[in-house]
Amino acid sequence: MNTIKTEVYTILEDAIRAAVAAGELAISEVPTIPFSPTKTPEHGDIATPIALGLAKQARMAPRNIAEIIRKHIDPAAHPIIRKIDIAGAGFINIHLSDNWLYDTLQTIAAMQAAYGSSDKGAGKRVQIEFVSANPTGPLNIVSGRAAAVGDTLVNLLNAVGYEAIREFYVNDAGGQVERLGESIDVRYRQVLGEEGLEIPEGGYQGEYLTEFAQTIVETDGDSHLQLEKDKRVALFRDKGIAHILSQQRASLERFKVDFDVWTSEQAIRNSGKPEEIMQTFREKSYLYEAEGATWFRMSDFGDDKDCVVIRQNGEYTYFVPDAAYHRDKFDRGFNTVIDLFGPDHQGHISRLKNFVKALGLPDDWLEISIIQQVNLVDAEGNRLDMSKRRGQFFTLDALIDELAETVGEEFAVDVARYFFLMRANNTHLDFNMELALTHASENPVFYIQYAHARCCSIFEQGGEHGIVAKPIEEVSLQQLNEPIEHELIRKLAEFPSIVLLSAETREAHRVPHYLHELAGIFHPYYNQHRVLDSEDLEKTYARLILVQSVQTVLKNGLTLLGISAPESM
RNA sequence: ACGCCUAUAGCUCAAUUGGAUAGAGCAACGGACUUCUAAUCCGUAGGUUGCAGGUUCGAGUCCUGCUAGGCGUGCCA
Repeated sequence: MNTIKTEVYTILEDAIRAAVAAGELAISEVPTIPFSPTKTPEHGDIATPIALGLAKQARMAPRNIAEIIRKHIDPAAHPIIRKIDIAGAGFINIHLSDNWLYDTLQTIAAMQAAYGSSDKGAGKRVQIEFVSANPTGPLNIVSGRAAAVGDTLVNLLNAVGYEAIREFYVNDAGGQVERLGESIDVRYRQVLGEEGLEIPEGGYQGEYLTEFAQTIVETDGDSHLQLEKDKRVALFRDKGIAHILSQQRASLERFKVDFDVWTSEQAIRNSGKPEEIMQTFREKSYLYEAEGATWFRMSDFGDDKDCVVIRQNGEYTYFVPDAAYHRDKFDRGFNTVIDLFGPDHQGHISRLKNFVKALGLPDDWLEISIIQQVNLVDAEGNRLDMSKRRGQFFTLDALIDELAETVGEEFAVDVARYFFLMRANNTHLDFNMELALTHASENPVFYIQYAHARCCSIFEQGGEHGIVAKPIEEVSLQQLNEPIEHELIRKLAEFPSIVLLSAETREAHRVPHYLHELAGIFHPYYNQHRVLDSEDLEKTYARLILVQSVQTVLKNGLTLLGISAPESM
């Protein structure tokens, strides 16, 4: 499709040039020619509103301009063009010959698992940092959404020629993990019978820390009580981080997300980078002392107030290691860095970008998207209050457990990933538990997977009757002449541009929608037209090629989403 | 108070980034299994795109002002 678009583009461009040369069109230069999507076959295969865009400059009615452009295209010289219509306000609708549809099938057959991919990214290196949950508790469902989105974006970017990696930033330093240590200390002593203790302000109340404290008591007994409190809290902090981190890793593994790099905040703090960037800031006079702390002139960058970078107690606030971390990312040679933040980090976006600017890094080098919150809802859209049901916040594991009870473990991850991916990142996501648990076609995941399974089933059935798909060169593709077959192929042809657009706009949700649409054409086709027909083998072989193509695209799409493509259901 | 995000069918969301008649899925109603898997299909119904202006050939999309909701504005991360 892309090469065909390029070809048509050139034809149109030449036609406009010719019209200008002939003095029929008074414009100074040929603008970029936009293509508008064709919503119905009546509008042809490729359409452009270019005549509308030129109307003002040329001081002519759009339809007249369109006529002039058409006049300068010689249909005989371009066999891929079947006919050109002018419609509506002056749209130029180009109908291609059926051969381009068959070319699409050739391309799919040739590329197989690579169909949909391209080299647009030219090997540019991209890092996506996501999840990066504090090691203070289990991953929640928003982290799950971020995991699904980040993982898929990396897949998409790699598919279109970037070299993208997944990275997790472990916040294993600072006040929050201190409070983790203190919280575990309280639970530990409570398990050993001490009374009147309370989880400190800002600490972690969750049941999971009591369970963890119990395992410490089981293995170490009360031996830690002999330590001074500071040392004991530090010990518990480190034990807690290691424990919770391993749980988070296990959850992610179950969710089929495999990070390439785990970076420790503590390691960044120890690397000397924070001191380096502070030196840079100091040299640029971005810092000043006040009220016993060191401040950064954030207001110079348009923020409404400055912020503290070194506290009264001499410690860095999280800004410093975070800025140092991004300096480190840049030093590692990434052309683009994408951070996916949780909904509670909105205030951090402009500041982090300002720090990056203060470090002298390019403006567009860092992209930050917010992955908005997730609500679990019932079929009527009423919010399910998980805290009442579980006595704690809803975790990713608990969600998958609940899904697995009904749809089975192997589909639970598929369903969760699909539901997390089906919405644009910056919108709140209502996770319809009832629909997710539906073991039927209403569930969009199964609808798509079932389409794939049906494709597989056709080949299995064919095999049993001695009908095996032939190589595409030996098949008469002209047999594919039903309107719905053409519609299917048109849809298949869209796939590469969907992948490219999703990758470049970082909007993964387009892929699930696309797959649902593709399945939505395949299922009716399956019902209306028999593929295997021993009375008409020529048609059967042609249709088998089409089914193979659908199967390939469904599988490629699902793979990008990290969702399985079952061969039977 | 300020900042960011959101507002589209009863519900949840799309709309190829300014293009043609705004599309899907749930939910509702009526039909189709001697058939390559009914986890499917066919049909019916559903809209002043929150409100008011503006920009232009053309606005769900861009600008301004309202209204409603979510989140964010700590020497927490």
